[in-house]
Amino acid sequence: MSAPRWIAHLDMDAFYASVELLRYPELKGQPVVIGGRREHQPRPGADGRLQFARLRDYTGRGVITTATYAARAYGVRSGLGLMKAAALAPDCVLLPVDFEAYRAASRAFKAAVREIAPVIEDRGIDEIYIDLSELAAQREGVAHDPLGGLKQLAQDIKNNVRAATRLSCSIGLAPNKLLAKIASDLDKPDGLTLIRPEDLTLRIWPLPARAINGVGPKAAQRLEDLGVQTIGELAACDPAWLVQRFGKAYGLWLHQSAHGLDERPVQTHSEAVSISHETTFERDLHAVRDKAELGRILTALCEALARDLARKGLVARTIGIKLRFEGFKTVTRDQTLARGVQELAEIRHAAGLCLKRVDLSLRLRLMGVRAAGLAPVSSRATGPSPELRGAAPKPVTAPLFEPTNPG
DNA sequence: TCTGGGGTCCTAGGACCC
DNA sequence: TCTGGGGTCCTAGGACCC
Repeated sequence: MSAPRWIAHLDMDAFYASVELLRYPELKGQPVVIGGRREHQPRPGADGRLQFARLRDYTGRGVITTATYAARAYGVRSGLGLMKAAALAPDCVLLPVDFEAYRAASRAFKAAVREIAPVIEDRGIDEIYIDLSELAAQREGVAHDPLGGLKQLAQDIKNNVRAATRLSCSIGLAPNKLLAKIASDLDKPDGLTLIRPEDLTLRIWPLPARAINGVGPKAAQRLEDLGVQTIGELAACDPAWLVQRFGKAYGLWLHQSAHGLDERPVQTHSEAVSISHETTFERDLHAVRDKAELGRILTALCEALARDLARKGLVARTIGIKLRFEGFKTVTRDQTLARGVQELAEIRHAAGLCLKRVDLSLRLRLMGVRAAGLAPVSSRATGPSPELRGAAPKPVTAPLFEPTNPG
């Protein structure tokens, strides 16, 4: 008989902000948000002390990436527009984002976890799943606490992360990823929460359905409209009723999740599906009046993409663009090529073809480029060209950045 | 002066092939 | 010429996550 499965979800506490506090310990305990640009870098003032930018100084379209717990007390949280946040907490310190620093801290905390528990699934810069099943089986508990060994293992991981990075994290322990993820959020920051199968009804069912990873704002609203607020209420729903309203796959998944069931393994390897770069403009740009600037921006985005592909030794068979217009309507266009590409000129050409297929009468607030159908350079995939297969949309001949009638 | 940037996965429809 | 099922590839959009 195999040992019971024990999965940990480890989530770094207010990660970007905590990394910044290591640099600026004088900000400890203060409301701080991360999301500024280079110009918001702290500078020494006349008295030689660092002067920090405040939220009230900000103008632009940025959002908060992370807020310290002190800042959250004012109602500002990640995703909130910085201008809106400034209205709530004008004196809150604003720091620019420094992804290089966060990536370095990310590598450091993951290495610290690996020293103790090597079976790790990467879930982005500040969180991971860890399969502790085997290690937990080796660490016997004691009579009065059969799971003592497991909890000590998780505590050892937290200690090692703190020793390596001076940062705190919260860990959820549960029989699967779904419950571990929920558990890690139950006691933040610096928490350690164990959820056993028998804890489901008391600790999980009272939570809002939105607490399930995979139930977003839309699904949560639809559930609420149907009178379902909590995970417990969701668990009580007839699966057929859920399937009727949410489709087969999602309806069944909702039902399983509400009952705490999740068999997904911890995936220690994954390959990139796509790479993209996008930018939101400081002001909305017009396809005709700002044609030159848009052209330069598109080229710069393609350059960044080409650099990434080269660095990773990949070619892309599909190049796509993303445009967001004033009013936030977003469109995408893809172009699959006869062979994988990596060079700037080829990427830029494909992006230009995509652009010609979009009605550009509205002003633009965002432009992005994306590479998909990725393969190692060595194995340049080839296939029938979409033109020959008749799958390509009708080419439209129109100059870049001039309004065209779609179709 | 609403709403970043980098991702994954799913659905649905059309073209095409057998 | 019509009907049709299954499978793949491609595109576009949307939900969701960090």
